[in-house]
Amino acid sequence: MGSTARTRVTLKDIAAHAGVSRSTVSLVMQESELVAGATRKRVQEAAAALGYVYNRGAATLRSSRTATVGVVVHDIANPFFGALMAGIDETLQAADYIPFLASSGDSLDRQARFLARMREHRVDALLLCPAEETPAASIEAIADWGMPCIEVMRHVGKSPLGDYVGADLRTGVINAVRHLVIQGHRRITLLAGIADHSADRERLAGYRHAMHEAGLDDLSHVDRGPLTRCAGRERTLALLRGNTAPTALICHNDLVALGALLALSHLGLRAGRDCAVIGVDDIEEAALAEPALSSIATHPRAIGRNAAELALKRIAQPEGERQRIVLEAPLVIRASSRISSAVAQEST
Amino acid sequence: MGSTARTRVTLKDIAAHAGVSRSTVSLVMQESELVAGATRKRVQEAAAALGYVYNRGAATLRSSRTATVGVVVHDIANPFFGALMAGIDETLQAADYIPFLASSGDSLDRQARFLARMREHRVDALLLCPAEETPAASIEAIADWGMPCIEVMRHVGKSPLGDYVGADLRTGVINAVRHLVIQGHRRITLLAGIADHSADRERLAGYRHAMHEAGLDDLSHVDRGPLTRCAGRERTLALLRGNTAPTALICHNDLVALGALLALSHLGLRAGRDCAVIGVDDIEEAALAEPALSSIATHPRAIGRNAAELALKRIAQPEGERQRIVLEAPLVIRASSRISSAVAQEST
DNA sequence: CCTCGTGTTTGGATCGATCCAAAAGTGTCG
DNA sequence: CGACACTTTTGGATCGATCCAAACACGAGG
Repeated sequence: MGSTARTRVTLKDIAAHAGVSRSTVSLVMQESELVAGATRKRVQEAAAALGYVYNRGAATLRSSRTATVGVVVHDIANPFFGALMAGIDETLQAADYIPFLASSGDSLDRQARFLARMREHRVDALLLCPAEETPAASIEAIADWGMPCIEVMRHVGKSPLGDYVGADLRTGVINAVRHLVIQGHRRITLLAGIADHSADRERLAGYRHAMHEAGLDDLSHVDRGPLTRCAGRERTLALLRGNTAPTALICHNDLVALGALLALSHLGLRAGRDCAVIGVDDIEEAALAEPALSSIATHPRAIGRNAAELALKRIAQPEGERQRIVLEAPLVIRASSRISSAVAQEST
Repeated sequence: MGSTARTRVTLKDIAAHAGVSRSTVSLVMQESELVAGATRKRVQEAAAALGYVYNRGAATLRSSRTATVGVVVHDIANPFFGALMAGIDETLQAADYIPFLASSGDSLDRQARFLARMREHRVDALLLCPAEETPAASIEAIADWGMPCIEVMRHVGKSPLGDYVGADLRTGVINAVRHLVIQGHRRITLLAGIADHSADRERLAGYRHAMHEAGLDDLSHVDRGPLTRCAGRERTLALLRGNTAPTALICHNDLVALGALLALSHLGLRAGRDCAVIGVDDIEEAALAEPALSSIATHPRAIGRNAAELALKRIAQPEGERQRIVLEAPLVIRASSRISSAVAQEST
């Protein structure tokens, strides 16, 4: 209750108070099995009595373990990464680890600065959604520093160099195309991003594969542009104005897809009936849009949890075999991609 | 380029390589003005040549400054806090500080655990959106630890105990009510949350004040309930079904307001013409909703920036006078609160 | 009684920086 | 040339924990 002495309490003080050595106190703090039950109790009581606060910095100096993890995302203001971070946070908290967070804004420069800082702080591991154009050499450099690094959602190079956690967007997009084909769609356009990173390539690969499978190679059309809601609206308006307008759209993410819905309603068309729209991520808003938006669910929170778990595992065994965890990305079908006139079938 | 020796490079190694003492190297690393230009250059070159990495942990042990800041929000998956965090991150990055992040989920227990951890890590300051029901004693305890703490968006107790950064929601809501009254609305309902925290009380105070000012005390109505989009929809449906249905709604946040828009369109009513709706936060989505949503703009990113700046200032002068920064929360009027039949006036 | 093994405890040495008071270097001026 | 002021550099001591080899306690077995 009462505030304790102004002077800092250290292991030495509680050792004196409990009548043992510093080493023993240290062992108690580390929850070691070596120390006898009675002693442990005495030390813990002394620590509580003196209002001791563990100094993790001092411990780090000697042991070079920090109980921290660095997390780099492109933009923490993006709800997708917010949910990802929530999953990471949840898992780390349970293990008494703490995340440092930085937004790279997809800038290589800011990413590099942050990585340097993380190295100075000697985080135990790194969870990295690499900024666009990150060279493979950067990832190798991190490994060279002896810092475990988990790539999340995106990976540099053809296939992940080391540990990786992401969603199976390729299969997700394949399922989306098949679903559309079954409903009779043939002109199916992919609204992709401009940048060429792994997550983008996966969607594209799935799209190409499924269009080919359906014998629709010559009707394939990939539209590239910015990935905001606004852009989604504009891009859709432009596409529908063309003389070979698509009857179905698969959008890079839900924001773009929601923009597409705006465009349709602006033109007095009904999504689902007049033009099918499918997004990616299944953000909360998707289910509540009007009409409800079909989406390929990437479950960011689960990805975050898995990534954090893998990081903890890698900290425990740095030389263990590298893992590549790819979570399912199931297609959630809602009104925006159903021809059926039974509209407004939202769940309450 | 090539990987350096496996053995760790320390100040001592650089000192030997550059032919100076450890102390001098340390001064260079701290960017001190004391050291001569030529020496500084020699040391920097030696550091680069040896691939030196500053060990912040070791520095902390001696100097008890960590260049870190702890941030606690309720839910990082909420876009509002995402934007807030983006502002914080931005400002801290510029000052070479790094944030630890934790979501409390409005749980006192998780908040307490995180605070304890922050104390062990000896962060230089704390940015805290206090969880509901946080006792004033907790905030005092933090100050007692000698850790600067900035309350953000919410504060415990009647008025902030120490430093505080938030938005002027009281004035924002007053402006909203006045705007509605001018348009002829009289039955104006406030859709509030269930919890009783400062940010909630401020909205309520503004509402009461403005309704009284307009002589509408007896028509005042505060509806309390959960604050999700879904809940916003349901609550609005319930309200409009009543026999004294409101003609205007001021919602606790934009999510609730967007839910209200869904409810109106579900009933075949047009927001703005049939029932006015105003939200709080002015999230990106507000401008793009159909019809566009009027909102009291809280500018989370700016709040984040201000909070981080104040934290840096407080670190520099711990005993400086406490500040209470309240940012304007201007009303952004869009179609959802305009009677005028000039609809679909969105900016392109 | 001595040896041995098992379970606990301990005293330096150490991690890698910063702090501080004092020493060394440099130049100016009477 | 020496005193003086000013700039630059330096060598311990220190921060508060962990690590490790060695010491200690104690009961069992020969």
